[in-house]
Amino acid sequence: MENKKSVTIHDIAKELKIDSSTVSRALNNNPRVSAKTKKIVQDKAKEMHYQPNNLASNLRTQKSNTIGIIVPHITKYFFSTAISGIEEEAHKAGYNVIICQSKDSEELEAKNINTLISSRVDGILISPAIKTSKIDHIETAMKRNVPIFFFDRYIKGIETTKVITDDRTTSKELTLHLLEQGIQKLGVLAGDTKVSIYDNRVKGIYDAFKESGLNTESKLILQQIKLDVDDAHDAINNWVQNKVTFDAIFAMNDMAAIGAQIALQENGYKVPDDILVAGFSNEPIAKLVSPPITTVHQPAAEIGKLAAKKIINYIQESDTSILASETAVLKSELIIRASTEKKSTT
Amino acid sequence: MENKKSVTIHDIAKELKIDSSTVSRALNNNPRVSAKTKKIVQDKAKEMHYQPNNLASNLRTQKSNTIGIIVPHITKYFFSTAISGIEEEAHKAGYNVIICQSKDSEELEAKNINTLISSRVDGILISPAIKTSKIDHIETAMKRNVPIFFFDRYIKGIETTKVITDDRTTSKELTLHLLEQGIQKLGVLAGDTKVSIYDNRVKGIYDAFKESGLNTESKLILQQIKLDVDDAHDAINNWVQNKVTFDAIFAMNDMAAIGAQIALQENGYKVPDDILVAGFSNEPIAKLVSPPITTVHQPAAEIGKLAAKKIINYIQESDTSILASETAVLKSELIIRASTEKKSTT
DNA sequence: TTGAAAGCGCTAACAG
DNA sequence: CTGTTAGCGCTTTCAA
Repeated sequence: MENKKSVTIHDIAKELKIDSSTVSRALNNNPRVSAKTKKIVQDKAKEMHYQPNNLASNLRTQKSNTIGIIVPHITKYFFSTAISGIEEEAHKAGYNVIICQSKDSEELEAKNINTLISSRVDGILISPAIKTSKIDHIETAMKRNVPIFFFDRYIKGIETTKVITDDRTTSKELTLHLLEQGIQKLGVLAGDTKVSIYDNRVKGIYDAFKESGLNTESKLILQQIKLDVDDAHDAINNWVQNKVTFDAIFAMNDMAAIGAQIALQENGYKVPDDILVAGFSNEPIAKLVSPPITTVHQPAAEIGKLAAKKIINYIQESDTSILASETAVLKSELIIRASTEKKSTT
Repeated sequence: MENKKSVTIHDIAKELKIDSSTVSRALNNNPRVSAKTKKIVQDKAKEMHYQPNNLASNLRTQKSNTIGIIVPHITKYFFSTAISGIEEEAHKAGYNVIICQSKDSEELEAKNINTLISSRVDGILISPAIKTSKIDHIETAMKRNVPIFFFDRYIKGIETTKVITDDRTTSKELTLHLLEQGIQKLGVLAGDTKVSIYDNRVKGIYDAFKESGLNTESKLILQQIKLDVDDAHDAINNWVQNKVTFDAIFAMNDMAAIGAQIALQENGYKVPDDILVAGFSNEPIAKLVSPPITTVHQPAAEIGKLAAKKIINYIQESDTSILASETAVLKSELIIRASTEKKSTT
């Protein structure tokens, strides 16, 4: 193991008895170098197993060719899929990605942003933490001229580019679908409405009720929970024990919908015959449980790709352009499955 | 937006009329600087919103404080959980992580390694692609003195540290459990046995048969498939159509197990009464389908954490130590659920 | 088309 | 305890 030092452009310049700047130009395909020397240099580089030192060139050029990603939880299918999309697009454009988890904590999120700034990322794509109420850390980044774009979730009142889905519309569609099945009372397991996406989904529900001329007072019961299997399970058990009546559940993500469905089945209810169940996000699991659960497909990979494209575009043209604040809305899609189709309706 | 240039240690040195090297030392808590100036400098730094430029210090110190991760698919629950573990441990130690997906492709994997080397990561944690048969790209990294450790999957014949689970043992346990239920013929949906983990799981099955004195010729049927829901579904349908007999399925991951279970149910078989079904990996979904599926819990987060700890340790002490090649084996755990417990047995 | 020289922001000898 | 100085590997004027 004696390859202590890695080979630099100076090493290959020395070998070729030319200047390192020429080597640099040749390697970067600069037109101001003859095709001949270009070839010689490139061959030599390969022969010597030259591997450019990004650290150095990044320092020199003041750009890291890296974009930072901050998500609440990398293990959630939606986010890992979105990240996958970002990564693909970034690599295509010659960018690396650094990924951070906020664990839905404001402090961690602020810390992550500082780390990313220190690493001199060229831009940040963030889906903010639930608890994010302060926005200082985000504005810090913007003040430093590192662009920070939102994807999926966003914070109201911050002027920047967002890539989101039309949750509100599709939530309304889903609610209308449930109402059309002739339900009497809808139980909603909602997420924290301080988070943009849950807020929009709730608004979509109200839109549907309004459009149908129905009274939300008597026909709707809504509870905010932590949207996971266990909490949804508990919430439903509570409702059942307290004799709360309802004949449909709209849970704002699929894991909660599954938890709800299992709780209902444990309590002897049949889905969909007695009670309908719907979720949101179209996790792979939603179609594998029994009955398969009606949900909303969100184009996670596309969101990631588009967000990546937008920020890379912005980075590469930012010398001239004004700070663009733009909202791209991707369509999500209602997927109706057995959990919301009463047999009588079939 | 006029904060064009970010503040450097020279800026704060100028303000304080001291030398930038003193500032550097103060910021790094170097003992060779008085507590007084340390405080002055740190206050000033905060006041000026100084944010260190890692690019520069990394170039200078020849370390990036970054570790690279390569996994086949970031969207698989096992890997995203492992990554989450790596990330946590890395951040704790002041390291960033750069994540790459190989998409199970050898070319992409090689490319990823080059990218990571160019980014001068201090070390690489990899779970290699299925198709990886050539090992040049991995040896390239090692030759360059960037440590590259395996986690979960590994490539035989490469001497380096691995963090893996005792798949073989637990696979044997699982098989014994199935045999104890009095089954006549076990159908195995295996992954590509060129991949270490699947190879080990198959070996565990044979271990169990041997220990039970059973004949694998007549009591075992094994097919290699792509381990996902659809392929497993198809495979089972094929077996059923071709009148292959079996009364238990051992699929080498949970998604395949679920696909198999659904196919069986569609064909009118009852699980577990007619046929037992078991999976592997303990994805969250496995306990949510009906019946819940027996599986093997692998400590993904712990694998990630341990791998991170080991490589960071190695990086920080590598000046003195010889290349250590060590294999850490974490225990996985058999989780028995309804899908393999015949009612008569209960 | 090529070379010389300066410098990105930071750290680390070495002096004092 | 603090300052001086040099240099990490690369890019980029400016001159030739």
